[in-house]
Amino acid sequence: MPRTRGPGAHHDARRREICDAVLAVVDEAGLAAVSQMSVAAKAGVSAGRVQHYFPTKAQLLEAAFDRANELATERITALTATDDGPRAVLTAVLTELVPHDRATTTHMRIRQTFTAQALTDERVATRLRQAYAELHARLAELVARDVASGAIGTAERPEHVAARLVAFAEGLAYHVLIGTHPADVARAQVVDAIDALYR
Amino acid sequence: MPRTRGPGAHHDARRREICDAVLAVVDEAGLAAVSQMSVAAKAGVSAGRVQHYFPTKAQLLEAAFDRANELATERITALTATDDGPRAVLTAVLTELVPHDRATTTHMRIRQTFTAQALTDERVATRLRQAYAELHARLAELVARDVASGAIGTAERPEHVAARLVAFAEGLAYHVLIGTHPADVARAQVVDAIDALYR
DNA sequence: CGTTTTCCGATGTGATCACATCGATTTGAT
DNA sequence: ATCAAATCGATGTGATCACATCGGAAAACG
Repeated sequence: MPRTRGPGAHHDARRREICDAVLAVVDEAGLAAVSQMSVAAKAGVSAGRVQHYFPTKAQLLEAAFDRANELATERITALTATDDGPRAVLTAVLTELVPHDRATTTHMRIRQTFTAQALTDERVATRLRQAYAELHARLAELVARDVASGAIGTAERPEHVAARLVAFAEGLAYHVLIGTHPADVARAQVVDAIDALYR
Repeated sequence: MPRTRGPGAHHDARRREICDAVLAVVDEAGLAAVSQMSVAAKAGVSAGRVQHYFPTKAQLLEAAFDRANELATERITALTATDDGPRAVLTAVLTELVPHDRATTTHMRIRQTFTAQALTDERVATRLRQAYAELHARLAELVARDVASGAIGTAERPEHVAARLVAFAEGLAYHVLIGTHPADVARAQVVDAIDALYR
C-alpha cells in the first residue's frame, strides 16, 4: 500500500481528486451538472466511491468549495511570497483576478458559480465570507504598510481600500468572463486603480 | 372577457405573471428551485398553465431573464428621465446598483444568479451581453457629454469609463449581498468613484 | 349562434437523481 | 496470520423532474 505520510494519506488524496472533479464539472457545465454520476465519470472512479467519501451532495459541494478556496489561497500565497514590496504584491494579486489564461478563467468561473450558490446556501455563504475576510485582511495589511510608510496617502481605512480593490477587480473579471469587456483593458484599469493610491 | 387592448392582452399579462413568479423563486431559492411546480405554486396557477405558455424550461428561463432585463431597463429609464445633468444621472443609476432596500437587493440577487447561469448557457449569455451593451452605451453617452463640456477631463474612452464604473458598482454590490461589505460604505465608494471623474 | 382556435387542467412516461443498502474486497493494526 | 475497520462496487428505492398527451372549457370570430 503506497502511503507517503501517516494514516489516511490515500484517503485525503482521493477526497482531493473527487473535489477537483467537482470543480472541473462546475467549470465546464455549472453546478446544475454536478451529480454522483458526472463527478465519478470526470474523476474516472465509480459512483460508489464518490458516495463513500461524500455521503450527501451538500457535503460534496462544501468540500469542493473548500478545495477551491484552498487552491486560491495557495495561488495568492505564492504571489505574496515574492516580497517586492506591498505595491508589487497588490498589483500581482489583483491583476491575477482578471481572467487572462486557462487557469485564471477557470478559477473565476468557479468563484462566480459558488458566489451565486452562496445566495441561497448558507453553508457556502459562511465559507465565502471566511475566504473574503482572509483575502481582505491580507491585502489591507499590505495597504496599511504603505500608508504607514507614507507611500499611500489616503483617509480611507485600509480594509475598505482592500475591499474596494477586490470588488473592482472581480466586477471587471465577471465582465471579462461573459465577454463584455476586454481582458487587457480590465487589467490596465486594475493597475490604474492601484496606481491612483500612490498619487 | 376582460381585455384592455388588442388581442392577446391577457396572454401577455399571464406570461408576465409567470415570469415574475420565476424571478420570485430565483430570488428566494435560486435557479435550482425553478420547476413547473414551484413556479406554478408561486404564481398561484396550475402547472398546466405554466407548461402551456412555456413548453420547455429553457424558454421559461429565457423569458424570465428577458422580463428581469425589461424591469431593469424600466428602473434605469425612470432614473434617466429626471434630467439633472449627466453627473446626477450617473450617480443615481450607479448607486442604485448597490443593494440598499428590498427591491434593489432582489434585483441584484437575480442578476447575480443569471450571470452565473450565463457561464454555461449561451442563450442567457447572449441576452446578458445585449443588456450590458445597452447599459454601457447609455452611461457612456452621459460620460461623453460631460467630457465634451469639459466637466470631465480624462483620456479614457467613455465606453471604458462606463464599463469600469458598472463593474465597480456590481463588484461592490455582490459583496454587499453576501454580507462582506457594508452597503453604506459601498454606496459612498461609488459616489467617490464618480466624483473622481470630475476632478 | 356556431365553430374554430386558444386555453389549461389532469394524467402518463421515461429519465435522472440523491441516498440507502449490502456484499465483497482491501487495508491497517496487532 | 488474524481480525476489525475501511473501502467501494452494485443494486434498489422513492422522489422529482421535464415533457407528452388528451379531453373539456372558455374565448374569439364569423
